[in-house]
Amino acid sequence: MAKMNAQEIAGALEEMAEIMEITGENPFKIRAYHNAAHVVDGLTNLDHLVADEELVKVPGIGKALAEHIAALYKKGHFPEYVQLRKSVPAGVLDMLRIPGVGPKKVKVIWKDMEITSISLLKLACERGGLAKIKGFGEKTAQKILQGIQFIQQHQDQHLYSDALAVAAPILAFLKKHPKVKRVELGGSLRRCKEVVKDIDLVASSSDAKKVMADFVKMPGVESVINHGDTKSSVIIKPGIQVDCRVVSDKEFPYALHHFTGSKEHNVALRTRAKAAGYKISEYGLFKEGKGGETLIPCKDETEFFKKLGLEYIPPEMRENMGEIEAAEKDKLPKLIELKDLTGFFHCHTTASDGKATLDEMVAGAKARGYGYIGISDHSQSAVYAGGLKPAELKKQWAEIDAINKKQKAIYVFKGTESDIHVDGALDYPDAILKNFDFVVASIHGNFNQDMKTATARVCKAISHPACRILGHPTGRLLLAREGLPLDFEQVIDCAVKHDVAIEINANPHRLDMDWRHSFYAHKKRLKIVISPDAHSVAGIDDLQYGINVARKGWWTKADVINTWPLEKVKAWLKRK
DNA sequence: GCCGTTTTCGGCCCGACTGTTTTCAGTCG
Repeated sequence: MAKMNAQEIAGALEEMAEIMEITGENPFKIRAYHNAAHVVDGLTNLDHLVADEELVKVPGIGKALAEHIAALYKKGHFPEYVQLRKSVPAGVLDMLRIPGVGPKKVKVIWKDMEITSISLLKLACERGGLAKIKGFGEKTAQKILQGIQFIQQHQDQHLYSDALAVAAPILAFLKKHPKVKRVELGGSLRRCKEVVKDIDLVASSSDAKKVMADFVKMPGVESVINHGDTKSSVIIKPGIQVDCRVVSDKEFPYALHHFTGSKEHNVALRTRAKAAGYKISEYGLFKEGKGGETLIPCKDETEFFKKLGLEYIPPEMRENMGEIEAAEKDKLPKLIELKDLTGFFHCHTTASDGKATLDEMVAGAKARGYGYIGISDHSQSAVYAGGLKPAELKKQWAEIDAINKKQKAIYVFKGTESDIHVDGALDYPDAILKNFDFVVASIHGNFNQDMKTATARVCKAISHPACRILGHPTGRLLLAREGLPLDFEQVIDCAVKHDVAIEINANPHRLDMDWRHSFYAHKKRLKIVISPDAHSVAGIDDLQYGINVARKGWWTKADVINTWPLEKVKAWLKRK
């Protein structure tokens, strides 16, 4: 095995935790591994932590895990990991992905029935063998069959934008339900994660049973997984699980907070509350006293946080990335909002691969109240996307000059989205590059580079004097393509040095730069832009998705160039 | 496994739903 990056190490630790669950290790040790996997997944400076032997300083990582992580980083394996993987067949581990099947059931299926793959398990369910085993029954066998069908038919992850589109009509259905008082999205969708596993809803009602009965029968329900008096789960076309929880209206703020998560945020908040003599559950915030516990009434989440001595923490920030500590000290940043944007840069027209003309894009931006728009069609090497040859550029520049002359309501910047060649060079000669108002440099190919080569390539592009924005830095496509492996600390350092902004690409398939890199970026005072990468007028509205992840990365208005007034933007583009 | 403002030992968040039981374990979030 070769050396691993942070995400691969997180996967290995998660795998170890799962194996230990099946073999029946100490549950707290298993939790430590799960927790470490989550922590490592969020680390953006693993190289330095390993090199400086500072892993033990990371909360949740102690001496043992620090050694394991360093070993995985350096050579991709260590004895306990190899041993554990040998102890459980891969097919057995796969069974954990089946909804309703956990480690205890897997152990019985494997040890007592000697079944070692999902396909063999399916056979055993169909032939009735599984239902005869102690602790299992006919209903369990049917449920497992359904679960296997589900994971074989659907990906178990969905783009945020896709999940939101499914959630919106369900939310509307519950909002107009006569027995529903309050209802909100919860879970990772409310926290604006870039990909989500399911849709969570929290509602309040005096007749939960009736709400649940109508919920499992609403339009679009493909199958019902659970149907209880206060909690139900269904599968909605095209294969997204929707969980709904109903509580009394008095309990709503606590339940909403609980089901918004993240799990890590909740655990941290509860642990903190417990130390101060409180208890938190989805039913309330309680003060523990000698006469038992007393409920502390809260009318909404703001009051709930206030009673805990905290500022209101926006859902996007609830990832246990330091938000509780910041809220304690009244140091939470004022997060950016869509209305803060004064204009935007990265978008395309029919001159390259856009669906709308230059005039239509400008009109679309104007109609949405923006004061400027930066046109950046693809550059000449991007043959796949109709990249512009120098002669075509001259034509577009003349058109833009005409628009700017004719009206003053919106200013149009002349730009390009220049491919970054495999060696880091930009795509036009310097004599042409210097005539643009701005250059967005982006990766569109040659993704199979190692981190060192890729980082050097991107840094070279950033260092070009014409480059003002690094577009979608890794080129990833969520749930579809990994993207370039980059050392983001180096890339951010380089961008700061050359006063280049890094883009948060708002296209829901990209959302690149990833919000997890923001924390290092803040330390270095990096500037960013939030760009729609619009290929149509409607694509401009993707900006909201970019705002969502920018909020997850704690970005404020001041850090984002396209919140600035036009004159200040013009000056920055001219390096004044 | 990790962690520490009564701690280096003894804790580690909390509750609903399901199915197979006959009082509860397993799973999920």
